[in-house]
Amino acid sequence: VTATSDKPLRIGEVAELTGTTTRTIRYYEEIGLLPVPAERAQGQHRVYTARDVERVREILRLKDLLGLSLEALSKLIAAQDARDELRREYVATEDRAARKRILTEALEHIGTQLELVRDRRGALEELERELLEKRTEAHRKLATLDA
Amino acid sequence: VTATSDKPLRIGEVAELTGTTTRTIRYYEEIGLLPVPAERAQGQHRVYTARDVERVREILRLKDLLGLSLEALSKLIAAQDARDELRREYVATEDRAARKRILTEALEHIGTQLELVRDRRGALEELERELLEKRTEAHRKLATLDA
DNA sequence: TTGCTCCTCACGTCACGTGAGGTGGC
DNA sequence: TTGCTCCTCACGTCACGTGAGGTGGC
Repeated sequence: VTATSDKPLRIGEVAELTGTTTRTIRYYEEIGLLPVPAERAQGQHRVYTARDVERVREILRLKDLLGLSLEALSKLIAAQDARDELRREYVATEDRAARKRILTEALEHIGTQLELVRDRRGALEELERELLEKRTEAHRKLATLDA
Repeated sequence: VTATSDKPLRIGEVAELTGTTTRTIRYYEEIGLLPVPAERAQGQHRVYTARDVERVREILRLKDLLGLSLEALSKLIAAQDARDELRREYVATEDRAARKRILTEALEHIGTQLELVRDRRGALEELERELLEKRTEAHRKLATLDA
């Protein structure tokens, strides 16, 4: 899916690839969740790359699956961007201590997300158990009626 | 948790027990998601029962975990209420065929919900796998730095 | 050149949040 | 009787939906 060569995309294509609308993408740009795409004069078309598509996908996914507000997502993504920036700088300098610090920070961040995911999964599993119990009960009653 | 004897509750208590706000409860009543509680003259306090608390809990849970809109939830709950109503009528008549029909309908309904829950759980598990992969990768890099 | 997609307002909607001013009931 | 919770408007907000009227680019 990511295999698209990095040809420039238009907003409608990005919307289709991510399963959302052009309005949503413009809105995310408006509130700073998505970078303003390249330079363009007022009224000209926005141009996106495969990286942007990945970003939109991630935003929609975390919002949908974890139920995060866009404000919460902004913070989460800002932290991620900050780490990416640091990584580019420090990895370039081959500084071993800096690398360790960055990796440790990344681990913390991943841990936070994992916790959110697991809490949700637990709640869903609980709901599933209850539904399965109801189903078993209904089957049992049906069997009783047939006997 | 359900063990509360069925003493009448006020809206603030219901809000606290369900982890939401009084505004939300009044809104659900306004759009028909919750029954208008008992007779009361204009301006008088609303009175709730333990059953209402359970209903609010279920609404919030399905909305949160499955990401359903209140309109979608209305339909789902309306169907459930219709079945409950049928059950009361037909079970009273001891009609065997009617009972079977009701149970079969209930099973269908449970099946629909189970499908929603499983789709979501699958998506969450996929996200969890990706995070675990990232974490493993970070740990590997840290180990390389320490060597 | 013609279509189609894109552009920018700007108002509408869903699911509530947040007061303002007033009354109910332990 | 005094507090506290509740009541009803009613406007605000978040995350977009939905046109209206106009322009960009294959």
